Amino acid sequence: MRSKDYGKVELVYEAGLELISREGIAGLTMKGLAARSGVATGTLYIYFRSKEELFHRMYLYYRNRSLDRFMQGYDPVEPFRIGLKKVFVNYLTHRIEHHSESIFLEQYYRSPYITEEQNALAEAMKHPVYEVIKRGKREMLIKNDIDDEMLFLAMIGFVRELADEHVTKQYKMTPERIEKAFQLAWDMIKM
Amino acid sequence: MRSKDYGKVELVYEAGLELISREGIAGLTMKGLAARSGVATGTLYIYFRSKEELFHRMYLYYRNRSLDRFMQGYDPVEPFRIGLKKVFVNYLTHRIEHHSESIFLEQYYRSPYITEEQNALAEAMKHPVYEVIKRGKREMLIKNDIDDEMLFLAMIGFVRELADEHVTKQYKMTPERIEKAFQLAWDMIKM
Amino acid sequence: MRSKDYGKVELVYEAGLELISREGIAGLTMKGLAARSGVATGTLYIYFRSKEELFHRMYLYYRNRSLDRFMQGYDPVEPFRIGLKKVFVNYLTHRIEHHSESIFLEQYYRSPYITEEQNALAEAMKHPVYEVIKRGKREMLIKNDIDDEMLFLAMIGFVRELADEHVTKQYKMTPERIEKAFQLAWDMIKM
Amino acid sequence: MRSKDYGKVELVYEAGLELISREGIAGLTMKGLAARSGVATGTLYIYFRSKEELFHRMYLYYRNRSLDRFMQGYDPVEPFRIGLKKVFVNYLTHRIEHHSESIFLEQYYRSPYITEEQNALAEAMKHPVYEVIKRGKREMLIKNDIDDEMLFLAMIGFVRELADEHVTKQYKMTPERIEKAFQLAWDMIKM
DNA sequence: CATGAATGAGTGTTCATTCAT
DNA sequence: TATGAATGAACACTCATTCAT
Repeated sequence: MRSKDYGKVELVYEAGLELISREGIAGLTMKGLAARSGVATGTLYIYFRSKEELFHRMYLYYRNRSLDRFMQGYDPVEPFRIGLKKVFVNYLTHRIEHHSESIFLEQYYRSPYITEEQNALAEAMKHPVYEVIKRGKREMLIKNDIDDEMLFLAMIGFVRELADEHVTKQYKMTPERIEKAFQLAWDMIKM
Repeated sequence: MRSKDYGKVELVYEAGLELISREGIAGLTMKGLAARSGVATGTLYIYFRSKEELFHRMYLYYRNRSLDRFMQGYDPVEPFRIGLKKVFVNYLTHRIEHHSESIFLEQYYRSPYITEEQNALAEAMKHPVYEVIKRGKREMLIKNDIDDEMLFLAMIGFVRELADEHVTKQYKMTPERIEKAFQLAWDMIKM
Repeated sequence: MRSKDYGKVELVYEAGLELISREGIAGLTMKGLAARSGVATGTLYIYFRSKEELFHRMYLYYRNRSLDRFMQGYDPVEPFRIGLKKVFVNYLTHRIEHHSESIFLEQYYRSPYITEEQNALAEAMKHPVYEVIKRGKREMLIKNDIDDEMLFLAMIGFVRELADEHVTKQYKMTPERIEKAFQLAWDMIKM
Repeated sequence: MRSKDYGKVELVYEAGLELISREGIAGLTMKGLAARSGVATGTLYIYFRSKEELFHRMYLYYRNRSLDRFMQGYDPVEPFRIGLKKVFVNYLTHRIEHHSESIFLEQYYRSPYITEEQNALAEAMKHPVYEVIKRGKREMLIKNDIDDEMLFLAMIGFVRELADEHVTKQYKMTPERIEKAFQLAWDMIKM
């Protein structure tokens, strides 16, 4: 059962996300955050020792939620290409539907708030995808002479641009375009 | 009378870049900027009417410099693949060697400082690359059934990730890796 | 939670009056005002949105207090000359005892802070006195061939000079002088 | 012959008057003054050691000009009432036609810029008028039992209000009104 | 625990004054 | 002499944080 207080913290996170996506990480003030989440400024300091801690915990919260979504529905029993596509689409969908989370994670990442420790944690986000790539190599389906990193970066960068374009510009993702995009990616990495 | 020293403006831009790349766009204060560029705060207001104008002009300055670098050495007389690779490497090199410029352009783009007008200007950065893509299609070398936009995004996203990884992580670009990266990109888009 | 202390607002007004009467309206700085009224600068902005609003509200406050004092003790049942003298003395006393209020009202009136709307409000200060003048005409006691305005200005200007002289110079008002001053005014306007 | 430099100083005075009458004494900045008078800020500091000195000298300049105008055309050979009226009208005309000078003199008088010494100088402005009053008493035309000061204040205050009303409000002085105003004043002081 | 008034250091900007030309 | 770029202290105002209730 979700405790009352836990719910309040989530409310604050969501309000924070909204303010940040509208005005950037610098646009978040404790007063504004309090107003939007319907609590008093003093109350924020009961749940978070400081603005810094608020950001830290917010980062962990959304990083984990993102991670969960990436591998959703992935089943190692299904054929590799099916699984890879699932991850590809998961990432794209996540970044479109939860765009403000992505924006926050990236802005936080380049802010004075991030710590070394958290920097390391960010790496963990890649692990599950790396596993899928390794499997593709084992199954002799994707290029063996290319680093895992490079393959990862090629795919992730593509998806990222597609999603950002969808959210902020006229170029919208449709099922057909998703199909073509994945085909492009496949052509790139396939053996 | 001392005459206005417009070299000072570039000094200010560079100091701004440094502060922003270290602390994010919110980390740039007029006092800090003055200190780092070795002038008094009041002096900044001789050259820029406000912090907002400073950002606007800084944006234009670095956007133009970036644009110039992208097409450097591109010669339409050379074969298409040679030309495309030049653009690919230009972009990668630019983003590595002038990483803080890229960071600034992106942070500014998501800040409350950007105006509609400038938003439109940003689009212009893509034009030259689009032209190259169109040529590839005319020469029947790259896939005809894929939007220019998608091809552009796939390549740009890849390069972007490679460069950021190079600058902020352990994964460094070497001539061999650049070769392989371009080969991957080529496999993706070639007919 | 501490509740807003509106007594604090009056403290601020008084501190403002003191600073203005000493250094002119330009001599009032928010920092100085905070120091003199014993609060932090930030606190001023809890009670007033801006320096401009502070002045606006301060103006209304002192204008109303002044107005109240002008007609104090005036009773239409008493004979006209008694009533007129009461108003005359009220105005003189007010301007002597609350000289800094008068100074503020006048300085504000000539400052860039005043608005059209408030300009109109200032006119209201004259109304009660005009009524007294009209009564004198009806009772055939004061000159009928002179505008109300001119009669008003003659009396008000005289009182004003007397009070300012009393406060800032050696020429002090005494009961005898007040008597003589009113007699002079009476000689001027009587039929 | 007026030297070139002296002309520049006067230009500065006039520009100052204009700025002050528009925005109050606090609205005068050295930069604005330089702009309006068509010189550089640095040049102002060749002619005036500081803003304070500028005000001091400006005050003396306009005080003297005012003084000159008050007694203009007064001829002790003419009958007393004629002479008194001339002074009355001179003062009224001066304050209407050179209203911004009057505003400056008064604002300066209540500013942190005025010195004790200048305060004393201000008194001198009254002397010529006092002489006229004394003559009226000698000629047994005006009340003997009233102080010179009080008679002076009554007249000056009246004129002042009339002029200010004329300049800033709808109530305009006309030859007829001037006639009536002087008659009122005469009724007040006459024996 | 919850509130929002209170705090004062810090922000962007202005301004009297100085100084190199 | 004349210029206006350069300076830095001071201004109005904001904001993370504390504290009385």
